[in-house]
Amino acid sequence: MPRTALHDWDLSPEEAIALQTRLATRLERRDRCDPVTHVAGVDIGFEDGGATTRAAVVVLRWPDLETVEQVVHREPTRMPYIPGLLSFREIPAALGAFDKLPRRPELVMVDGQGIAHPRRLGIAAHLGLWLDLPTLGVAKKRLCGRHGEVPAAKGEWTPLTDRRRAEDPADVPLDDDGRVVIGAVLRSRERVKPVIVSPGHRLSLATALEWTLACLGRTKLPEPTRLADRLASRRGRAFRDPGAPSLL
DNA sequence: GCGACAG
DNA sequence: ATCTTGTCGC
Repeated sequence: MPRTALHDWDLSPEEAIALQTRLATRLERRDRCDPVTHVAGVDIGFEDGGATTRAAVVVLRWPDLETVEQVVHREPTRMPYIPGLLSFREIPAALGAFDKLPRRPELVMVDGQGIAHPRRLGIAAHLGLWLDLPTLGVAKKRLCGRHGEVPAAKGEWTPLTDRRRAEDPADVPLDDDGRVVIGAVLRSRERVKPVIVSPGHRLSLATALEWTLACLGRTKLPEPTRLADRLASRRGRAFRDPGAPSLL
């Protein structure tokens, strides 16, 4: 993916949809990863009532999951949120954060969908193409597709399927009903609402699930995404005002 | 035509 | 996503 002009992000909804359709065909759906020594988590938050976009990237060392890098990048928000076009709103800022990283991680986990998207190009897939890195999406909610009930035990999952679309490769595996498996609804924590896991670029669903499970801590969200989420929304211990009056 | 709809 | 207070539970 050539990192060319800014105008790649300032498109009309119609143009953006056309671009997604084209880019989706360039996704690599098989594993192509270098040995992983660092996993990154990405998420975006907003300030000033949405006027400022705040991107956060947290890099965790593998396999101990210690945070070794943490960067934040802020810039003016340039596009509204439109379901299905999230990447055009959030990726520019995410790239700004990646530029501040001293080194590239071998795997990137994104808060949002991978190919579990109407045109198979959720933010994780789009970012993966742009960075040319293996990516996967871990979303808190479903954008498209349907699924059955998810077993109650941690680690269990149910396939998320969708009708075939033009963007799907000619050789996509189909389930018994002729539907495309675009992700998995994973019970990452018992008694808690499951998360939606889907591969982005250069990764298979099976591998995306393995990494998600391998990065789980005590909460339902895997550590890379959870930490990036806190940093982007400036929550969590490291971001409380040190001088704030104690409640105790 | 009527819902659904990542963050 | 963000705006918001207290509250239930490990």
